[in-house]
Amino acid sequence: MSWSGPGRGGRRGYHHGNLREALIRAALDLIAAKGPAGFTFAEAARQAGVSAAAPYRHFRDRDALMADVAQRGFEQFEARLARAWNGGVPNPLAALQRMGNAYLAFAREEPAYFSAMFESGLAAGHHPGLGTAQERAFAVLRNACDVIVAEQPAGRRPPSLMMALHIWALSHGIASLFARGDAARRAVPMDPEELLEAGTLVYLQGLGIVDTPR
Amino acid sequence: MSWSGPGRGGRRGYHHGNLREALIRAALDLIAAKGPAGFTFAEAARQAGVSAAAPYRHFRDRDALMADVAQRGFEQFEARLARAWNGGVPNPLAALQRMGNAYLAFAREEPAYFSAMFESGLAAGHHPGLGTAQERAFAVLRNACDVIVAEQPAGRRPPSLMMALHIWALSHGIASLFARGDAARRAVPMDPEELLEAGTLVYLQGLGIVDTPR
DNA sequence: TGTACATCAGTGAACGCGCGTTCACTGATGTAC
DNA sequence: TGTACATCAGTGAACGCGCGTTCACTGATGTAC
Repeated sequence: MSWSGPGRGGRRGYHHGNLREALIRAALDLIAAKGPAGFTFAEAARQAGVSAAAPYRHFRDRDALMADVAQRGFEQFEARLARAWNGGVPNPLAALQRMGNAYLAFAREEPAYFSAMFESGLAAGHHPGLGTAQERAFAVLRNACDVIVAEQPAGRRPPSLMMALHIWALSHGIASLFARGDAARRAVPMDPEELLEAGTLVYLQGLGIVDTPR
Repeated sequence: MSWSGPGRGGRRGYHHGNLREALIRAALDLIAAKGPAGFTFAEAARQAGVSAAAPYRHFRDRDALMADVAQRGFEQFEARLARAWNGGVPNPLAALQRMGNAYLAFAREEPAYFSAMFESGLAAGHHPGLGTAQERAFAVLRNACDVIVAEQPAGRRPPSLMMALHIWALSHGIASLFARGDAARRAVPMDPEELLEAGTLVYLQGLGIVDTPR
């Protein structure tokens, strides 16, 4: 509740105290409940307990708020991926699989962030901070692939950018089709975590990075 | 223009002639221009040259129209995948790669269908025809994997459902992140078609279905 | 320590707008005889 | 072949509603002196 203002969880009088945060929180609630389209400036204001004109003190318009939400989403996403990677211990391949789980966990636990980030139709080009946050999140995965590739003997190193894009796409496909935390999830007779783990493993076998079982 | 009615491209008088089709077409135009949120019943009617009340003769509400669009999307998607597969000639692996290209081409050329199908927030459960159409499209890919797996020697056949889900997820991830035909596309320094082709190849190598180059 | 003042985050009333939806209606089409 | 009738796809006017946005305003806060 500390997001809603200073002190014990509420307005303190004429000034809200932390309206910017409260609006972002409201946006997340509304997106979670009704999808990215189902959030309006007016209702976010209402939910924050403030007049309809107040949000204009903090955001130029609805899109600016949405972009802010998406940017925060990417920042949290980056943090979760980095925590899962955890410096690549005890070994980079195990850490990579942890990152995959973190990707799916994020999609499942934070559907509102996830759709603001990937399905709100925002063009990163129009929101500089958003583009940066996005790149930083991807860089965590990219770095993991760099580390794994660098461990390989000299003549057998796949291009790590390609590898990172493949793993990103596979993770993202599984997350957005089968692991998302809302009604658009497709049911499949397999656990998404297992599916991603197996897919990553097969892919790494294809690259010769892990041995193919015989 | 034949979608807008019988005869030379327009209203014929009091009766529209083919309003249902015209509304679907208008929905696609609006989704393409402004995303799934940027299409309203009223504007679709206006674009079809008809009063705001007329659509109610054909669709219960906005969602019903959206579901119809998504269903048609899946039907066309299925047809394009099946055409690309083309019975698996000259060989199933080449045909599988063609299907991958078809997936990306669809995302690029039909962004409106694509977002109605995957990003409109429709729950397939509430629209029976939609669920069926979706399954039929996936079945094309599933069948391709069955054929490929069946060609393998008996002890080395991977589970084809898993294989189909992996390829679907990889294709979908690449399509929705890097190949989509709208402003939300992420720029990467690789051609999406090449990226998918390489990814599929590595994956098939991992399964032992194609030889790993040495 | 007290006072005057600048700053700024909020109010609340007002506006135009477009949407969704309903309703009684009417023009066009097809068909039974 | 013509006529009466049923059917149905459209009209257009009306309604309530919520949204986005603006405006002059005012209450609270901080700071210079």
